[in-house]
Amino acid sequence: MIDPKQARANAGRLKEIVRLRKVDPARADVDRWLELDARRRALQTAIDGLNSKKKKIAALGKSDPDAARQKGQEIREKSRALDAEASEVNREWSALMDWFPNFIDPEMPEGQGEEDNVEECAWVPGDGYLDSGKLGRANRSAEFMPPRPPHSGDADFKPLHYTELGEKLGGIDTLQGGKVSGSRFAYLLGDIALMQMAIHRLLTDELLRRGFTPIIPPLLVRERSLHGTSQFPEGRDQVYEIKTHNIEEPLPLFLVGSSEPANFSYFMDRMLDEAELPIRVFAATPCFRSEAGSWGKDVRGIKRVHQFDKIEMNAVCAPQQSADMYRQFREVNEWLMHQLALPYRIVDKCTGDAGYLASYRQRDVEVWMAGSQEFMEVMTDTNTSDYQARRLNIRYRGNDRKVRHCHTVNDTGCAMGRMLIAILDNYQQPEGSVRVPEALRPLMGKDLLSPGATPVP
RNA sequence: GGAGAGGUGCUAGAGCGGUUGAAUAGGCCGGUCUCGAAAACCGGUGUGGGGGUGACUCCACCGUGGGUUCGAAUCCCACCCUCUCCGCCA
Repeated sequence: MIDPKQARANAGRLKEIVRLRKVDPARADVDRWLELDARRRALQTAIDGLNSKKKKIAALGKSDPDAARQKGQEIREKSRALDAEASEVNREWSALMDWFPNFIDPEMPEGQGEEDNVEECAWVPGDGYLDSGKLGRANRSAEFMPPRPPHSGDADFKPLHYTELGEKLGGIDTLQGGKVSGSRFAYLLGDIALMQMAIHRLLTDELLRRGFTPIIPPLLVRERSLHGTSQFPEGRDQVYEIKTHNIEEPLPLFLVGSSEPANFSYFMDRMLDEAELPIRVFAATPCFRSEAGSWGKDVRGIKRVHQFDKIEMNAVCAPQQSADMYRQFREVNEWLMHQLALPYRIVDKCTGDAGYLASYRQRDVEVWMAGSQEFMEVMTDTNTSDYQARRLNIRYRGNDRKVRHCHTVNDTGCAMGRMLIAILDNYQQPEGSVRVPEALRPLMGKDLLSPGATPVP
């Protein structure tokens, strides 16, 4: 949530952001909220006054209980009515606030949708970064990206779609996955599974070198965690609610779509010390997504699935540190892309495409699929300023002894399934085999994946 | 599955119907002392909301939400959480 005082003081700007971020103005109704906010404060003043009287009557009760009883009962009637109205006003006040987007970085590009995202940079293995003149909006850089898989030598061949490669190699089984769990589920086996483990190892070793703390969070969480990071209310239909929750309690539980809510919730309701900030953690967990609304989109293969593994990087920091965390995370992202020698670009997300309500600034890392000649999103780096920290009540005591809300920054370390796809696509060879990226060879103990190497029974 | 105990401030821990925002101790901050430090002693030390230019003032908060009462940290109800013992289990 944003600071109510800021919302009050900058209502005009807030309305503009609601429009820019394309939030439903009926849900994020700023004018209605302002009315309620004024009413809310008036009620608070009235209730405070009444409470003050109550206290005096209670004190009177010590010497003259009968007189106090008389007066006190009258006041109780009044205060019941006020309390009832206050709780109704508060409910609507918070419901509207739930839909208020974060204030955005003044530098965030304006735009309607992904076609207006601005390319920050693009990188090609062997050639390095593209000149800034080759960058722009939309897919400006695409024509300068490799026209064919860059790790296939000079051989001339027609690249295969990764799903075909997967079939040939035999390590991605969506058929049996579908039989067992339904569409958008898969088994990974043999070399493909091994490759995922190798990427996992490569990145976690680096994160440890960089001083991140590993964390293994619960994957079933309560509503508050998901609301706290702003997956709720807007993304509620993307989340699995399990039907058989803990037998001891009636509260619903949800499967996380990213470890982010569970990780940040570790700091929920805590008072941290400025000296211990920033705190940077990473988690490697499965993620679950209902993919409601994406009917027919990417149904083949494992690009868009209900369950995938992801390494997630999260930082809880002081406000003046968040810009640096946002930059550091991008560095890790680029480090991995360089290690895997995959062509990619980074886009600065525009107002119309900047993800969930919490975003203050957001960028995507998109790998270039040289085989199929398109970009695919593999990482998202988001600075949410104090939006999530307010909802989760994560604060710190500054060196000046003042209490403030922390900032939170999150980024995908590596979305495993998609990274595998990117490697298959970019490292494919004429005969349907796939070279192993150099950085993964020592970890896998092999440098080539050959068709039929993992026969599926 | 069975039996019990408990959740109070940064921490430990009193209080169990009436100036209790909360004893006491520790921690932390400031001071005295010291060449400096330790020890000792003195003083201070919560968060959120409302109002006033301001010294200041009012309200809320003792796991959460309701209830009883003139008055609740203290009584009642529901929920959440933690712990101990037996059983079961990876």
